[in-house]
Amino acid sequence: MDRIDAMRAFVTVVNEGTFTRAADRLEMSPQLVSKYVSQLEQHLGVRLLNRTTRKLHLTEAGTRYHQRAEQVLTDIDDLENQLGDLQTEARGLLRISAPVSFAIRHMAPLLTEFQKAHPAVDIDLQLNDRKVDIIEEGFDIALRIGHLKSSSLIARRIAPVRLVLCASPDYLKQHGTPQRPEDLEHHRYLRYSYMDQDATGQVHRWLQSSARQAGGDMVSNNGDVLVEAAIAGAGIALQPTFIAGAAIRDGKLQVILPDHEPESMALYAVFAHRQLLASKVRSFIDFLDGYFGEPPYWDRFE
Amino acid sequence: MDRIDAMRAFVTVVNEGTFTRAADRLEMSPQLVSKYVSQLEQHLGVRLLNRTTRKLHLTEAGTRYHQRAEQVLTDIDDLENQLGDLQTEARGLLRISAPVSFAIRHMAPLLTEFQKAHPAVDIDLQLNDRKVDIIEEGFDIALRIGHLKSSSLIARRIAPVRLVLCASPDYLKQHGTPQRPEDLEHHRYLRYSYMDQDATGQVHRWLQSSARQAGGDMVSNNGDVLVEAAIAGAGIALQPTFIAGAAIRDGKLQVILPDHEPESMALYAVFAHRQLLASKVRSFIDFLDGYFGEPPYWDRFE
DNA sequence: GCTTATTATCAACTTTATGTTGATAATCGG
DNA sequence: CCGATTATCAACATAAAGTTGATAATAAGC
Repeated sequence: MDRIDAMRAFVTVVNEGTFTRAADRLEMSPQLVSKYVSQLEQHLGVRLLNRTTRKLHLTEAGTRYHQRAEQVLTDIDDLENQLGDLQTEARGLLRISAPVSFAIRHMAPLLTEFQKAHPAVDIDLQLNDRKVDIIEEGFDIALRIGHLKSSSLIARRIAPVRLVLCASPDYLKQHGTPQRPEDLEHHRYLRYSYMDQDATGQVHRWLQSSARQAGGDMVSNNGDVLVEAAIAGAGIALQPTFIAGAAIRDGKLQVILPDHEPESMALYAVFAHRQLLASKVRSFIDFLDGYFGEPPYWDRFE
Repeated sequence: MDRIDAMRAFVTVVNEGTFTRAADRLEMSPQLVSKYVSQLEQHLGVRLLNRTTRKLHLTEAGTRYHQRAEQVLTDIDDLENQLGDLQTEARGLLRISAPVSFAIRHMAPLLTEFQKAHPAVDIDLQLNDRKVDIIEEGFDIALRIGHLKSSSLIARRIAPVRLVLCASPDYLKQHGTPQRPEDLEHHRYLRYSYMDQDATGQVHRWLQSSARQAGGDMVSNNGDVLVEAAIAGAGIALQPTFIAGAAIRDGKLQVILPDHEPESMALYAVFAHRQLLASKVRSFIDFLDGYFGEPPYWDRFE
């Protein structure tokens, strides 16, 4: 016996006045209503209704139980409806973790548009380049760049992330433009701290090679700084196009060794579960999907 | 799935922090707790908990659901306990003290009917005309006749008790029918031992007057004996109608001085006041109330 | 006053759900 | 990296749910 259904049966019988009408309203058989009420009485150890075949009379216990049970039932209805709304209409606080440089350049218009489409959703955007534990830290979604390792999380690919080698025209005029990966040995490298250590490809190999002899390298955990340094002529940077693209299009940077471009990575949206996903999360993922285009607008610099 | 149990499972998991501890507390298997929570989520269409094998985290929906569900559960507990303590089905031994003559004539059908309505109640009926101490002697209810003195006990008026003066037609033919209270002076009085000493009214005054000169009075502590004596022509009795009524209706007794009938007394049910009246007691009092009618059936002799 | 219609409940039965057990995958501490 | 702990899955025997048809009891209609 589902006690809630039993309570509902009893309350309906009292309100409707007969078992049969209550059964109609509840869309079940009168026998079942009778059974529910009996079981409820047995469970409580109290007779709630004095029934003759023709008329029903509440006992004192029944009277007391009725009013409070009705209250409890509407509480439960409210409770479930509240969650129903939560599920169908996107609402609530959406907590997002995103990479710093990407978010600074490309998240603002997206979020603005998203909030326009879903006004009931509040957004908390935390910028962070380390790999957050979204469950532990209570995030709904994390945006991540890279090649994903397997995990219990679900990842949706949002956009490709191209990495390009680039430097300022002035720098290249002064130090020469590398024609082969080996030429990188003699250049200054503006290095990103979190760059995948296991990256493959000739370019990576030369850039991380201990054979390099240039000196004057620069390291940062922020791509913007490195790109700005490259524009100022500090050396060669290996950075994603979503950072460097605009500078390249404006002629402030020049792409080097385009034929040796490293394997493309991707931007992923990572979240906890596939089933019973809060609609604020689902809506946001759907919104992300395809938002940047393929190729994304920041890759249109050539 | 019992939704109440499912809610309880979820709330307990949240409060205890792990499925296993919740299962311990609820005295069921962790698998079942897991199943309940899953089914609750499915029923609601929302994910309530983000679970890794090691830690649990409430979702936003889970947070909202938790606090309100906890409230609902305590409401239900209160509701059921209230009924459990207060209104359990009438059962147990009901100890009743009652006046001898009244009980012999009028209690049997009442008790039979009551037991039919409350089969779980056993009855111990003690007949006694002295004033028992119901608390000291462990009675649940005492029936008493008279004008009640104040006490710490609760008294419920059950029926009026009329007293009538009566004698047999033969006696009256022989000794004459009194027309005024003073005429009682010369008649034989069949006296009830426990008759209130402080009774007022002309009839009482004359009956108890030391001026009486008839001689041959009879005293008993049992009204039935006195009424039988009156029928046999032994004298005049002052007895309640619930004893004499039938004889009067049958013409074996005749009412004397009907215009001087003493002030009516009453039958009371007396019981100890408690906050939580055992339902067997409450049921019996409710049952008594109105059972004999107003006027009671034994008064229909005229 | 007898019949008919309506009512609640009972009984038997089929279908569905429940709660157990043992097994599995995932994670954290050492 | 391993053992301990955790949540969950899968399969099974058991219990309950909910159906249908039957029965007893009452109120209204003729």
